[in-house]
Amino acid sequence: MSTTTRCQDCPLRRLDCFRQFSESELAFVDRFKSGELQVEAGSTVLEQSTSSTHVFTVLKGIGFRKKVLDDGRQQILNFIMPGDLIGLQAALFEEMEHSIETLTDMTLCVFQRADMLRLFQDQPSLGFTVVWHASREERMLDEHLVSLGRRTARERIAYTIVILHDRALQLGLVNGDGRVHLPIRQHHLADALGLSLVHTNKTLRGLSSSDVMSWKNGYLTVRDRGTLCQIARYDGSEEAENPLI
Amino acid sequence: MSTTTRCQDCPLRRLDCFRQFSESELAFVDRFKSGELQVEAGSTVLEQSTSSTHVFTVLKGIGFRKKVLDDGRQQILNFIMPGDLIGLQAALFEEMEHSIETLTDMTLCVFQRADMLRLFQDQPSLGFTVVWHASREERMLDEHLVSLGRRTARERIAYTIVILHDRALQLGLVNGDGRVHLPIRQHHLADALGLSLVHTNKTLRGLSSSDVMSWKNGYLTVRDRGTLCQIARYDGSEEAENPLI
DNA sequence: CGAGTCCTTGACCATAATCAAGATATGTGG
DNA sequence: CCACATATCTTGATTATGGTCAAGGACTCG
Repeated sequence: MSTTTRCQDCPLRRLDCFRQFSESELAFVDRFKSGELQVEAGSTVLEQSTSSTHVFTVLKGIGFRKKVLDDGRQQILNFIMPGDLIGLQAALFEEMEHSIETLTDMTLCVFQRADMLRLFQDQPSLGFTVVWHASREERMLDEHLVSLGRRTARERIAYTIVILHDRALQLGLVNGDGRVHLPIRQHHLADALGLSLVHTNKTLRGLSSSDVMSWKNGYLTVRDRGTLCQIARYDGSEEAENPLI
Repeated sequence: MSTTTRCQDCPLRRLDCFRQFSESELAFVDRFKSGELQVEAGSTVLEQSTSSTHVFTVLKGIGFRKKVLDDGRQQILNFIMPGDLIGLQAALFEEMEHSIETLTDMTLCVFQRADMLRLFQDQPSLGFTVVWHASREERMLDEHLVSLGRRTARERIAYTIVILHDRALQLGLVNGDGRVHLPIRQHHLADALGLSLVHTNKTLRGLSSSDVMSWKNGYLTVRDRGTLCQIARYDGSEEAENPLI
């Protein structure tokens, strides 16, 4: 295993979208961190119906959370990007009710579930930050629920593209032309949006033709964010800063 | 305003589904609680796009969280029952991204947003409990997302009925015949499930005819939970105990 | 009794699912 | 380098789930 990144040197902290931590917070997190996990693209980090004694934060790479029904139907709940906190459910409940899979190679910072209470005791402000993360994820799920419940296929796709692109932008993953490497396949998109693969493809085709965006060979380009937001009926105001753990 | 309930005397604490608190936790919460809010059935507690300086817990009554799109389409995100913690987003972000409305008269315990950090500092175990609540709500949203994305109308309705009934059962709101007062109208169900009112009605009719359940005049009766779970493709294991705040 | 809310049902329509097949890549072993 | 296999994307034809429109019934309440 390669040498691990010290939290004080975490490259994510340099990004504008993460708040500055105090010395004591940083020192605590660095001690709290018990290692790093390298995971290959296309593998399962956490499995539905199993339990786990770890909590992770994403240092690098992207993935997604999903649930499967016993007859095989599956639903992607949300996509996971650097800075995200994952596996909190595993730390609080007996059993995971979702799986986590990777889309690219990922690097995860590993924390022990057993240390969580100590985090709350020793660094209340970090405890608060954990709630912040849980609450932000809930907001994303809320909006996703609106998509699945009330948006048409075209609107859903436009919304999801805006969200993914915005997050990538915040993280500095987008180049000057609005292009970002996102190896999300059409079947992933279909599973996230509650659509069939075929209909996802046709709708995506429709959006691409109007030249507001393109998504080819794992590269997403957004050319006209405003129009996409309009199509999606999404008010699209930008996010404030995130407290990284 | 009527006299408020002291946390030490909270009727919810007597229920099996809530964990016992220590003396010091109870004393803290009681001081933390700044009052009680009585809200009539059919009113709005928190409004989308506004901000709020309060967090609430539900002492009595039921309601729901919803989001509206600017063209009027609306989506109910989840139903709210006694013991739930609400308005956490308002405490952490500038603006609410959802509204909260009541279905029955409700009594809410009021806490000041500004006191939240103190809660984390003085009572880390309660801070942990806040995360627990956020995480449990996330789980419910996850499963709801599976419903909207991958379940048919019939499955969705069966699932929702099981969930609502289970929660009511835990809270001791169900009488011996499996009957509970739930003044959720068909249009609420439709808005929660991403269905039209008409189709909700027809599907509900279909389920009622098979005698596993009935929902009339605001009273829901579940006669055969197992069959409903099967219809819903829901594994339906029961919940463990909840830490009330 | 009229007005409002909620529930119910039938007829028709549309969005998206399913089925089927082919096109484009990419990679592998011979 | 080719033959073959696999994954991904694309498109057309057909079907079905659920939406929309319209209207009437049941009940409550002032």
